[in-house]
Amino acid sequence: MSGSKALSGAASGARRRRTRCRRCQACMRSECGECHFCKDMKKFGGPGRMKQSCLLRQCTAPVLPHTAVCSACGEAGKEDTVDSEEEKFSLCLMECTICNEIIHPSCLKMGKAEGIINDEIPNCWECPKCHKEGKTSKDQADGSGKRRMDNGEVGRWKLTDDPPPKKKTPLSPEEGGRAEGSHKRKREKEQPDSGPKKKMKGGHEKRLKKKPKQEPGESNGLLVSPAGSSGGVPGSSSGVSSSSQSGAAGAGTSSADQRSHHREKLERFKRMCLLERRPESSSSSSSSSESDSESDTDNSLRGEQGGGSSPSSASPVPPSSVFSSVSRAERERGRAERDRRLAELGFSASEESEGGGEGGGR
DNA sequence: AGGAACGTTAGT
DNA sequence: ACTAACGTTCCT
Repeated sequence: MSGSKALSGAASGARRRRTRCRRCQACMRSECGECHFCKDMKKFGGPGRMKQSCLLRQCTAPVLPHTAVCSACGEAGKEDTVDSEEEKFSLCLMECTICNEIIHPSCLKMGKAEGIINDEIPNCWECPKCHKEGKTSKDQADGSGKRRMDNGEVGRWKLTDDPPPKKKTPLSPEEGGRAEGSHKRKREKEQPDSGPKKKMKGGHEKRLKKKPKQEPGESNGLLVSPAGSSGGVPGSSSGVSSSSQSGAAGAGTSSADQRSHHREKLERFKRMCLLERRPESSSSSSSSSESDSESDTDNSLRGEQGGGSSPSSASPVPPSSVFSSVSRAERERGRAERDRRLAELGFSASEESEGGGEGGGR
């Protein structure tokens, strides 16, 4: 079982499925009962084939399962055992969006390597190894066919602030009769007496076939080879790092900024860590409609960074550990993704566009 | 390309 | 063991 898809790309280890954080508003909401997924649920009278969560309950910050452990040391995340942000970062488990490896940054002996931290998803980054090799999430995704989403990894992780508000509701409060059996492709006709079956067992050769799992024979390329990590650390990885800045605002980002960047990075990371295992703040009652921090994770920080750090020229900026944040392109990618999700939910992206308070966007 | 279905994993 | 739901594959 561990073969098929889940492992296909996880050459470096069993890939861990993410689970809901249970803290964001989306996670705390209840099913709308109106979306397609809800309607599919047995509890709402559906066949239960889709097995998806309510559209309004898409977690905004999926976390690593509690069983996740570092592929190097086998330990779980221990970021909450320390106070220092830097330590937290080192002890936190990070999942690489490219090789899917979950590891403690500190277990990678690549102090100078560059890792691209995805500040949109907790414990998510492009590990130094992969980045050094110039890999990108797209490379992998496209290379082997389609492993993940076209975007790399954020398939369902929407970056919106909160679940789609009310807006217009094209959905009728009551389906009044799910007689929409017209365009659905049911390979299996529901039998009135049997009810929904788990598997189609009865002449549905279409989906009946098992997945042709790939040959688990090789896949050593991404192993954590000591040689690779220690020797593969080019002190001047800056060359690669430039990629993150690409040609976007070229002049805007100077190496001098990196220092403050680093700091910012740590701050952000701290937030992520807190987010993940927040001891349930809550304060009592009024936690009903407060804005969840989840979403604006980067927004707020982005805005601050501008004023806080003084880009005074000539900052040595020792490339000790350069962690670039996701490039602008990536960010846009996220936006597009969000739009898509909104559209998916039946909302126009234009309406919700972050044009509102989104200052950092541009 | 998008949507649906499914196997499998994660949490209870 | 059961239920929920994630991630991938297949179909349309």
